[in-house]
This record gives sequence, structure tokens and C-alpha cells, in this order.
Amino acid sequence: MNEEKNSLNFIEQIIEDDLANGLAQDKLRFRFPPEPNGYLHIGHAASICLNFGLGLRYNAPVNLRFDDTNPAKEEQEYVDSIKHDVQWLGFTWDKELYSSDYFQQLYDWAVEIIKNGKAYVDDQSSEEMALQKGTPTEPGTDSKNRNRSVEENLALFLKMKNGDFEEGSHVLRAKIDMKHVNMHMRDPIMYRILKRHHHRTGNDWCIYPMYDWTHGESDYLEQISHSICTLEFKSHRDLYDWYIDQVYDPAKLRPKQREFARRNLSYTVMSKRKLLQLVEEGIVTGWDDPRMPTISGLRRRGYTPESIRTFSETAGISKRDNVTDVALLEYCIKDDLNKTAPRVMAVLDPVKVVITNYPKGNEEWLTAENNQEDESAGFREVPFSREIYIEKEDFREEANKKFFRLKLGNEVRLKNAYIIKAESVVKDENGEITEIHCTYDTESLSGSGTEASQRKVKGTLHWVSIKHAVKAEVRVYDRLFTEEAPDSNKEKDFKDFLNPDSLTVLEAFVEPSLKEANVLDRFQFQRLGYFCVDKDTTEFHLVFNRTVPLRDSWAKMEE
RNA sequence: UGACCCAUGGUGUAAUGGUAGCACUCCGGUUUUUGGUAUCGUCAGUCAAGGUUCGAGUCCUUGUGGGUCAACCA
Repeated sequence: MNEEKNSLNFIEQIIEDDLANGLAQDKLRFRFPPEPNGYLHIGHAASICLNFGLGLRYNAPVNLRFDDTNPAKEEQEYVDSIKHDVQWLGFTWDKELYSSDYFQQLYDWAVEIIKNGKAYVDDQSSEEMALQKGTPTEPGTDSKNRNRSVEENLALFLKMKNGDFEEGSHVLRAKIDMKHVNMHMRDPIMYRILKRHHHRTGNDWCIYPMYDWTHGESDYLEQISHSICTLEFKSHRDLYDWYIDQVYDPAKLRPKQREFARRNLSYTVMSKRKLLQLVEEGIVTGWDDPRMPTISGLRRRGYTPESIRTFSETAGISKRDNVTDVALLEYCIKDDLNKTAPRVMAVLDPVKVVITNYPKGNEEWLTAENNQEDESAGFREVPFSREIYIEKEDFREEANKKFFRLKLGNEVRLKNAYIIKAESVVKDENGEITEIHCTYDTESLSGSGTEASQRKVKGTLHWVSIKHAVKAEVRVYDRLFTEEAPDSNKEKDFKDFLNPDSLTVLEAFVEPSLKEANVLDRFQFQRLGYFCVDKDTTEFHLVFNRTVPLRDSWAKMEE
């Protein structure tokens, strides 16, 4: 593996150019600035990996900054989950900061800007202001309050701050240009009155700064060299720069906003609003439902931090709209788990097999490798006895030569155990098979070194001893939506594309070693897929989530 | 009807103006006590038309297609 990656993404290219043009490397500083109004998702992971990745690459600090300027939507619960998720992904921030830390500084600056004649208090209704704003193709018109005197503006702004006005009655606006081609420059609102309790500043403030006014100034205060955000903020860049101009000291570093395309994943949605809707309407069980594209959902599903980081790196970044195939994400987790997950045996859809020539009451504890990919993973013991379960789909009374599994008159290897031969079946009144009677080759035990143990038989099946098996609930997940891009259809609502079969609950039987498993432990159920222990597990009730199935080329042939 | 952004195989992403590469997916072979893994291989791409140039995916022009922008949200 050569680690030298000589192709840079366009953000790295910009940084390299800045460095080449005289920016000192020790001035580099980045930030990840979530609003604490929801849980992080795989799209945020792209931003996290990008920013923290740059920090690592350039040995530069990365701040975690909560953009908490809207007390109506933000909660401590979200702050906590975001911190947890970033840490879980494996990143360490330099400082934990909050936009609300800058409320006083922002206020003081706003007063200066008023004094400079660059901001004014407007007491029109939001409808009036919207009307005056114009449209992308038509210029706006000035507010009747645009030319208030500095003294009057100062007095009104103070009253706003002191709570003398009702919510919604007054705003502070930047005085820029109502005819500007960029709508964001048409006298944008800097402050609004919100008589709300803030999760950090409590009731200290009843005016709250808007995003645009806050974000650039926060970057400037923290001396962030490169402020990276998603493409929809592109047209905010003029404003970002304008606001910094109002307070800029040339002796200081001037932050630079640059934008990249947000990452979309096929067969899911990625907007917080829509994810919140799924949660609130009970379509999923919560933000951490294993079907959700949230970090917490993926974690519960069994994804590793490593796999999500690899995914983000492999998918890369650019400025194009994209829908990344979820198959890439699945590849990343399979690749990781293949190297690390212990193998065990579990039967999800059981049928009983009786080995008629195996002594009644006898049992043996056989040795099984924990991971063929990793010798250091060692071995464990699995019990074998006269009656076992195998998967229903692993047996057919008759089948063609392509069917490498158990059929009447044919042999198959039981993984880590014996070669058995199907002799007959027992059926119930409906013709359903209730038992498969087999005989076993007594000399064929895996690893015994006998000639019979070396025999090549075409199929190998997983199994569990009925007497020793542990019951477990297994939750099998499928994609949440039936469409690749459920939210890009203009006629239909994204919920019209919900997959009704996104969750299937099975009662399965697992080998007894799994009784010791802890929540979030990950395993490969051999021949089936990767599974992890769900947090709903109790002492008496094991619950597994299927993270991802193994590739199944037989199922493909069958189609 | 304006401004801005984007356009490379099915998907994602590379390529100082100099051999269009990598990964996923699909398909096929080999190995295999997991129809997994590994390994080898196949198919498959520069939106279009002009221009500049010895040479254009890259620069220019026009067109086409997609996206973004008018919350007291971020």
C-alpha cells in the first residue's frame, strides 16, 4: 500500500494555492459547525471527515462549533449526541465552542455598524419586507425606515435588546443594496426578537443574531482560515464577505468560505427536516433506528467508525450534485468486518435434521475457527448432537447439479463437523417438511486428519445443535425507500416511496457462545451476513440487527 | 425571465494543456470446509457544436441539460 496520494481534492488544492501564495501553514485552522437541532447523518460525516481530515493532514486545529443562534429549534440533547458522534467517528476537536459565546461581541459590533450608518432598525411586517425584497429577476425597493438617523437606530436597537418590543415587531437590518443582483444582499436581517429561553444563555438575550451575521464573524473571531460549507451557501458568500469587511482588521487572518456538494446516498433521504419527519411520524423508531442514515442509526446497525471514514474518503468530494450508491457504503462495512468480525453460526429459518446413526444422548464440543481471515482470533467450541437445525433453504428433496446443498441421497459438509447424507424426510399433513433424516460419516470430523475428513463434498452448511441452541430475535433490514432518490421526484412526496418491507423480524437460533455477547458486538453469521447485538437485548432476550448480508451469488443465479 | 454553480463509464471520484486512471456495481474464470473472502479478467466514459493550439476532458464561445438563490431557519 502506498499512502502517497498525489491527487488533491479541490479544497486541498485551494489550501495548497494559499500556502504557495504566502499563507503560513500554522495559520491553518478549520471548524465543524453543526446546528444542534437534530442528529448527525452520513452527509455530516463527509463534512466531519473533510474538516478533521484537513486538520490531520496539515497538523492544524479543528474546532467543534455549535451554531446555536436559534433558541426555538436547538436543544442540549442534540449537542450531546453530536459530540458523541464526532468522538465515535474517531476525531478530536481543538476547542468546543458555541456561536452563543459571541452574542455580546456580535452585539457590540452591530452597534458599531449602526454608528457607521450600515444598519438600521425596521419595524415593518415581514410581509411588507418580503414584498420589497423583489425577486431574483426584479430589483427590490427600499424600506421606508432605511434612512432613519443613527441616533434613532441606536435607541431602537437598545430597546429591542432590552425587551421593550414584541417578538416580530422589529428587526435590525444591514444597509447594503435593495437592488443587488444577489437576493442575500438586499438589506438582510441581522437580528430578530425572540423571547425564548436559550439552551446556554438562558434568558439573557431576547434578540438573536441570524446565521449569516453570526457565521462569518464567528469564523473571524476563531481565526478560521478555511470555512467549508455545502453548496447551497454559495450565494451567501457575498454577505459573508461583506459582514467580515465591517469588522476586519488587516493584521488578522481573513477567513475564506468555500463550498462543496453535499453527499447524497441512494435509497434514503438526507435532510434533517425529512429525517425528523420520519421520527416524529413513527415511521422509524427514533433517530437511531438502524434504517436511518444517521450516525447513531448506522452505529446501532453495526457500522464501524472506520467503515464510515473509509466511505467518506472513497466517495470523495466535489462540486457536483451526486447520489452515491449505497453499495459503496455496504462494501466499506463488509470489507472492514470481514477482517475483524468473529464468525459464528446462527440459523434464521430453521428446519430440523435428525442424524439417525448418531448415538442418542451423545454430544460433542467441536473446535471452530473464530475468523479464517485472522489467525490471532483463535478458536471456540461449538456443541454438536443428534438433532440440529439447518436453514430451510439449504435443503431440497430434489435439485439440479447447481444446488450445492443438501438433497435426498446427497452429501454435504456441516461446517466444522461431519459430512452428512440426506436419507428421507418427515412431513406434516400439509406436506411441509418437519424433519430431515440423515446419516453421518463417522470418520469425517473436520480437522481430525482422517482420510474421510479430507473428502471434498461440494456444499458446506452452517447449523446449530437444537439442544444447545439459544433463541434470538433477529431484525433484518432492507433499504428504507424503494427509489434511488426518493426526494427528487417533483410530483410525489418522498414518503410515497417508503419500502413496506424495510424491517423483518425473525426468531432465530444461535450457537450458545453468543450468550456472552454484549451490546454493539459484531459477528459474522456464517454464510448469512454481519450482525450486531442491539441495545434492546436483555439478560433473557437476545436481539441482533443485520448490518449487511454477505454477497450471495447463489441467490443471483436463482433469479 | 436574472445571477451564480455544475457537466468524465450504471455510480462516485482522478488526470500542471501531453497515454482518460482508481473504487463500487454488473458479468465471467480460478481458489475455497462460508455459493463469503482472496485472486485474475471482461464490459463500460470526457453533454453538443464551433474555436485557440503541434496537441483540449482541461482554455474560449455558443448551445443543451441539471442545480442553487426571494424564512424574523441554519
